[in-house]
Amino acid sequence: MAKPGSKRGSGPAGSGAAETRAALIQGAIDALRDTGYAGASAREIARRAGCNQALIFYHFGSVDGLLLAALDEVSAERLTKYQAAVQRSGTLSDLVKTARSVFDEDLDRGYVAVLAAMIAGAQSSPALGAEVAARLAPWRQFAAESLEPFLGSTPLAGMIRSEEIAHAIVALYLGLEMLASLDGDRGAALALFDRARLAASLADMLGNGRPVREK
Amino acid sequence: MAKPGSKRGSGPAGSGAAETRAALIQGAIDALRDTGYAGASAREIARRAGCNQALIFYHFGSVDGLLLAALDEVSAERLTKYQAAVQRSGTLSDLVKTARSVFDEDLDRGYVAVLAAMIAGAQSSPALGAEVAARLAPWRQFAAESLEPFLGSTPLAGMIRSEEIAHAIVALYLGLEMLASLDGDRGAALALFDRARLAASLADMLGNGRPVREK
DNA sequence: GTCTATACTTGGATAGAC
DNA sequence: GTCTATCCAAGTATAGAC
Repeated sequence: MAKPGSKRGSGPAGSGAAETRAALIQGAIDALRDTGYAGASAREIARRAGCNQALIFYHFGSVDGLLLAALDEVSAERLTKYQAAVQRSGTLSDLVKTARSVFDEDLDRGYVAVLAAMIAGAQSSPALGAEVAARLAPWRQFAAESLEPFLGSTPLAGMIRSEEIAHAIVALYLGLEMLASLDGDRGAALALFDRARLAASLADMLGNGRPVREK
Repeated sequence: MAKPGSKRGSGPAGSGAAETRAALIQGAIDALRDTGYAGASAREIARRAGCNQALIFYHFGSVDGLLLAALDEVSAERLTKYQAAVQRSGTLSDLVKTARSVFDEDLDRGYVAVLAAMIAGAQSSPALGAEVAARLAPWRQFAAESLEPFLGSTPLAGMIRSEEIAHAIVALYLGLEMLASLDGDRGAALALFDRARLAASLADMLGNGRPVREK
């Protein structure tokens, strides 16, 4: 055995090309979460990944290339992870409850932090901005699809376009994450979800009461 | 005449110490708005201010010191600028209308962009984070005070604490700014204000209809 | 108070050995 | 595919002339 792996004591576990790429992506996610775009330098990321700084340019071409790969990873992972849970929510109250736990885990894993940092960092270069904007699509879509069934069953359906609310939800999500990371306290955000759930229960009762989906 | 001003053709108008400080602060605001925290370097700011890079350290001690001074300036300026307008709003619908134009002007002047960039940049150092957090207070307070009279007059007053809504408003505001700057299009955000105004009109009618303040 | 010049550090990126 | 070594650009910050 011991075919491709070179000689290295430390560094990414397994030590194949795929493992190195994965380690770099995880290092990029960690760096973005902990130090923001400004602190996510090639050297800092490589240190966290336990490998060499030059590998970033070998595998991803540039630092921004790696950061975008990290954003791809995060977007894809959270999408597949949560969409089942969201589609299992039968009432609006259920949905808010799910959203609360999704938000909580997003913050733990640093998913939203990565997105926020990349949007902020995108200001430094128009090219990066376009790439980040393209990668925001799954987040918008996730929000819109989550809401769709609930809007469809209310009299509001004609008045409100789901993309509009989705836009607001994503914005609120981003803003709450930024404030939480600044304060080092997500309590205010979680309290807000609790209020929203209360309001959602009320809306459920005022509506026909029938869940959108049976459990 | 020609007392204190040294010899300089370009550079800040007037060329006294106060003018230089003002020019640097404006340069910092512009740089933060256009290129984000990562792009707001001493050299870039000095270039925009039309003066020397060393002056930043003379007047503000460090780049972060200048950026915080810029945030102070922005926070104070928008507060004095808008609070009269907000307190002139008699109905919830009026308030939303005012908020829309405030948002629009905030985006034009780059006020929210500066705040968002500083919050994002604050991730790179805990010390900076504390300073930024302290300077967020006026924004929270402005939002809370704007809402207070309206919550007080509804049955919701007991259910909802104004600081909670203020937190949500600030978060939403931040998020909308980030999305708008990413897309280079504030249309989605403005459309949202229009929806909110519709809802506010409804709320005004459902309530007693009496404005909180007479015009 | 402002400028020039410069010391020092960090970051992006590449060349070449292994 | 990974590492070491290195180049170069850009950044923060200071010293000293004016």
